[in-house]
Amino acid sequence: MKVATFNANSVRARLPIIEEWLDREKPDLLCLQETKVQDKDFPETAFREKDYHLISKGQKSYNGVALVSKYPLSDVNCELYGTEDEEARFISARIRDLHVISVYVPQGYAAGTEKFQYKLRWLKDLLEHIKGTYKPDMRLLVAGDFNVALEPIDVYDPEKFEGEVCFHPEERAILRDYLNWGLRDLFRMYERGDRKYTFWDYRIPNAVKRNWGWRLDYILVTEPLARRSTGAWVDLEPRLKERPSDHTFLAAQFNL
DNA sequence: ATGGTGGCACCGCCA
Repeated sequence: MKVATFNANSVRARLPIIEEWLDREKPDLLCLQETKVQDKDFPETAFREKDYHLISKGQKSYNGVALVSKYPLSDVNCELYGTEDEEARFISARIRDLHVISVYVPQGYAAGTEKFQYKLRWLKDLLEHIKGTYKPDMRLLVAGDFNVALEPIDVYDPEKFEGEVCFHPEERAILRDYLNWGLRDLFRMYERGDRKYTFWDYRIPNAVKRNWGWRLDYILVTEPLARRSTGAWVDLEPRLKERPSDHTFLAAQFNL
């Protein structure tokens, strides 16, 4: 079973890239973030024509998450807080005995701001939800854009960004709590080297060429899944396309 | 160089 996660920065603008990637890699599950589209306008036929099941939780302009699966999705939950008008950042479902969540964690703007406090709150609330809903011995996969670089090797200039948003000790401590509960950082399990990223800021000229990136996207899995995994990798090929996202695909393979 | 990217929705906001 192949699983991937991708912050699309608009599923409509990135549809050619996503379709090509599905055709080439044929994943069983793709977790999407920043779809930036209301459910009624989601380009679902493109996915259904390729025999994928699709569930999405969108809103106008911002955020938006989705699950694209070769197998039927059940027990769908689109609400972290159980409120209909919450930001579209969370979607969970079950594929047979596999529990999956696609998340788009708030970016946080800048340390010390209200938006940053909201990010910390949201990260803690997601972990509490996970603790209250699953057990570490279940098959659980949490994938998405966490907007946090966990370790110094996860950002291109850790000294420069120490204490800044997306590399702040408080965010990293919360993400570490996810691992302490029983989730494994699957990419880091297979790749110990540095300068491997999933995000490059559009606003920095030649960020990709200089590899001034961040690893903000994760596939977190419980131990039973980690044991059955055979690899995890960043796919840079979609970065070479026309109009790429500022993120790229992170993928993993399992013996399932 | 008072800029420089990109998406969406609207004439600004968010990343």
